Amino acid sequence: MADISKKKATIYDLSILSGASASTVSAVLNGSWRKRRIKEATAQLIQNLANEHGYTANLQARGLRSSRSGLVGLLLPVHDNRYFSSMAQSFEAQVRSRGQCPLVVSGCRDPDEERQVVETLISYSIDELFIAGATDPDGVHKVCEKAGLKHVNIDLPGTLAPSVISDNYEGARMLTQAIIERAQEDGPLSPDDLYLFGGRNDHASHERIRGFRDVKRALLGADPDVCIQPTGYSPAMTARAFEAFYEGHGKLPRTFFVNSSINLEGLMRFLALHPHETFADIIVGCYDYDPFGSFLPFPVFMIRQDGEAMITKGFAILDADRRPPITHLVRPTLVPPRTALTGPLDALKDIG
Amino acid sequence: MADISKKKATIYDLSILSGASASTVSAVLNGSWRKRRIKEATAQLIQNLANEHGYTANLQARGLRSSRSGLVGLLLPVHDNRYFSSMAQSFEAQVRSRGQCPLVVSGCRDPDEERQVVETLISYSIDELFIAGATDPDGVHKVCEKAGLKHVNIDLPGTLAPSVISDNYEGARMLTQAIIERAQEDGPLSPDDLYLFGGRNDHASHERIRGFRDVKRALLGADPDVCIQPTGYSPAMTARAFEAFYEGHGKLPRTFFVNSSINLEGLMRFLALHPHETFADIIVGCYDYDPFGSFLPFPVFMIRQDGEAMITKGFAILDADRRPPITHLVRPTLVPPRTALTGPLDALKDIG
DNA sequence: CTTTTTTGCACAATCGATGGTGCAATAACT
DNA sequence: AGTTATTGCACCATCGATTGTGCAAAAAAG
Repeated sequence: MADISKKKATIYDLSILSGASASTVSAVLNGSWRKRRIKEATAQLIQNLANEHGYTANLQARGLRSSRSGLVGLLLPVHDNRYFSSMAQSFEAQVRSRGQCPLVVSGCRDPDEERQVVETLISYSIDELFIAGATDPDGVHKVCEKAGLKHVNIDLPGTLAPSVISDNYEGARMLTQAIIERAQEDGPLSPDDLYLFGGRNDHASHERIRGFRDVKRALLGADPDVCIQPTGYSPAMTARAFEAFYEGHGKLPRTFFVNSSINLEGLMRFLALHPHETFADIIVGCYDYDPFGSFLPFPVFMIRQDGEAMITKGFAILDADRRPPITHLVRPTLVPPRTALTGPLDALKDIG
Repeated sequence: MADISKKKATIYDLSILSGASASTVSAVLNGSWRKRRIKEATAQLIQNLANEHGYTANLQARGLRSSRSGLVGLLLPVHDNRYFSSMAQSFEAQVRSRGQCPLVVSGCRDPDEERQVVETLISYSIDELFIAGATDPDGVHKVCEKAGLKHVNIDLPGTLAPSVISDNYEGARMLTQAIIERAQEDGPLSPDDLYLFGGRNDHASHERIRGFRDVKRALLGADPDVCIQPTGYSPAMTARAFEAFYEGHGKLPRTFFVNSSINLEGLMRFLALHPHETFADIIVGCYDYDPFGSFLPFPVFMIRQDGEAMITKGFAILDADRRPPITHLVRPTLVPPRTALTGPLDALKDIG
């Protein structure tokens, strides 16, 4: 309050002001003063001075000394996607409730970038790292390992560190079954009427494709390879795949499974180029939940992955004494069309 | 590579290995070695050793000494929203291209939380701060000021620091005009047919409401107060407002302006509770762009705010010598219904 | 072969906080 | 009163990097 001094107060400043030594000031301000048998009155005095001068600890100095920083990292593939940004939101809340500081960064789905970003985080002595949706979790693991950094994989599993991921197989089964049943309400469905778009060479895609194919085979009797169109995680490539199908067939498949909301954006790009009416009767399943995606002008079944539960589980794992490289599955939920779920935003204060 | 040592190498380790002093090692590794007249051969030797041992600087130590951390902060209201998460994505890219480390955190639209989060960031000696959508920019400003931290407001302006914001008035005018014209295609529009939902007591809302009212009065001749329904930035409250209107009128307004995509989520919650067909003829304007929101089963005009341009402008301001508290406007664009725009994701590598 | 200049580097203080250790002063006992 | 315990705190090394300063050895100049 009172001081207009440009520089922030340090324990040395308070040490002079209070007449106590710097170590006493430090002990008082970091809470270890009872253990160090500082008189209550001394502590009070110092705390008052600290308040008066708006003292806050220099966390770099503390981190340097204690080789802990209070920073917890979350490595994301990308930010601008409801699944990951909502995960970031939950992550922040949980980290802050533990008195630490969240550090959310993206690796842009690039293995080199991922490793480099993690190197940077390590240079800041972060205490723990959540690796979400990493292209190369084991590569990142090695970097962490070398630095002795506790870490856990989220969303995409590694073989070397504990992982918490969606039950992609089960989720894909639920979703596939839901869209098949819905499509069959409009008449019999042939195997050629059911496609899958999106996904690439990662664990999640494999499991989803496996779930899709298993259910499709069981319910429709066949499962031709041509119906699987892996397009990567890119709206542009996905749009191209829809366009290609459309050129070949003059329509879209009656029913299809879209591997993620990013791929669903590819569908939007396709739709933007074609009249609405042509596609009024498609049935879509999307392996991700988006509140607006759920209300598109055709039925969209969605899978909501429980990012919050994954983060919670991740912390539980990091808190445990032993951390074997086991993969934990978190069950996602099927979201029928036209559903508006609540999210982490709803926990915020509503100020009119 | 070769070393299995648990601890990270320091300049002292390299100093011993190379036979040079720690200060020489430091100079070599931070690039200042030419200035310090270190022999090229010595530099080479040390650099090789550094590579061999995977040396990376301890950035906390560097930050402590130089009172610069290489961290650049972005304070966001929330993550899980396309506008802000896409801003985070652009921010990250720009910060990294400048060789610094992005630190994205949310303040949850709570003035106290915002200030406290910034205090934390300051404790990590961040170099610069982007304050986006802060509830209380001037409060945050004072905290920064006291710490001598360069900062700029984004999206919501303050009076004490330079600001870069959307031209909300112009955007609102464009949007209002677009939905009025579109609605009039279906027949004459009375002032009671055009509402505004969402927004609260902040600069952006004021400007948008002003733009809305000005255009409405000009085109429809009147502008009753009852048509303005500020519901805060909360899906739940917005849904309640729609519900209330519906109870009173047995329908929604023919046309309405929704203040943000967060409020648009409130509309989704309302729609989820009512049969689709009832609302097939509404015309909506949303002051925010969302790729799925654009394809809802009724016309949705959207405003895309140029987050990337704002960040760029923000850096330009921070780089300038003088930083008067001027507000810079960035023009948003009107997005007609059924439009899929590209975003920062498209800059990423597409790996199939 | 001196003297001056330049080159190449080592030394040591410093950033702010932490925590082990040691030592007075006071209190609690014989 | 003399001894032992306890209380309350100061001192100092330390974390890893940065940087101003100083001083040999080598090179250039005279």
